[in-house]
Amino acid sequence: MDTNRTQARLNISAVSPIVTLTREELPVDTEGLARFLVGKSLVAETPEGRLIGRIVETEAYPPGDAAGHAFRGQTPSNRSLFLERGHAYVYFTYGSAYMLNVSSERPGIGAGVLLRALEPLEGIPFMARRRRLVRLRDLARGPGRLTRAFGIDRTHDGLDLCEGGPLWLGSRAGPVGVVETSVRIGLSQEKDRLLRFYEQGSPFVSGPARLRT
DNA sequence: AGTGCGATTGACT
DNA sequence: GTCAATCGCACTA
Repeated sequence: MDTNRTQARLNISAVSPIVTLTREELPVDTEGLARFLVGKSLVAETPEGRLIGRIVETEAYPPGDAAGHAFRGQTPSNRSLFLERGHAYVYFTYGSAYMLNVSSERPGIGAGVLLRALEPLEGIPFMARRRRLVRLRDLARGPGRLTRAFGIDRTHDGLDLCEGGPLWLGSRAGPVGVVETSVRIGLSQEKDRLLRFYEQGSPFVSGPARLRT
């Protein structure tokens, strides 16, 4: 028996193929995009290697939303939210956390989808090295944690996530669980709108327990 | 130029 | 469960 050949086959089956999401596949409306992205993948091409995480939690910040960063109009720091859908908007907050959004809607409309949690799939040792803790469950559970694990910062702001560059959105074969809805986390305005989407029962989802089942 | 405040996290009781 | 650290940005003067 050819051990190498067997090993290669096993590796291929262990990591199912991943393809780039095209812009045409992305729903134009923010809420639809937020729901659509649950179960898709985020891929980062880093110097150490490829990182893949399965998106298990998102939040929509649609046009006109008082809680959205685009609400008071376009500024130098939020301009990426106004790009055509599928571009990265990276924001820095609380003096410590970067957050990754996918721009939505038509060009010139300020709106986006916040990626809040990933299920680590590939490159886990590299993610663990960037984070200080070891528990797999906590590697990318939270918007600031996932950018930390993936090495995402303001240099990624404005990147086209449908181009297959250093950061891109992908789709893999495999089942997607039930997508549940809830209020968004950590807001002082528009806090009653059901614009958070997550995979029901996933241990990789963030937030208080009552917002995870 | 000064001020207030987060789409959070990690440490601690 | 509670709580403080931390800093870029928008806003006021």
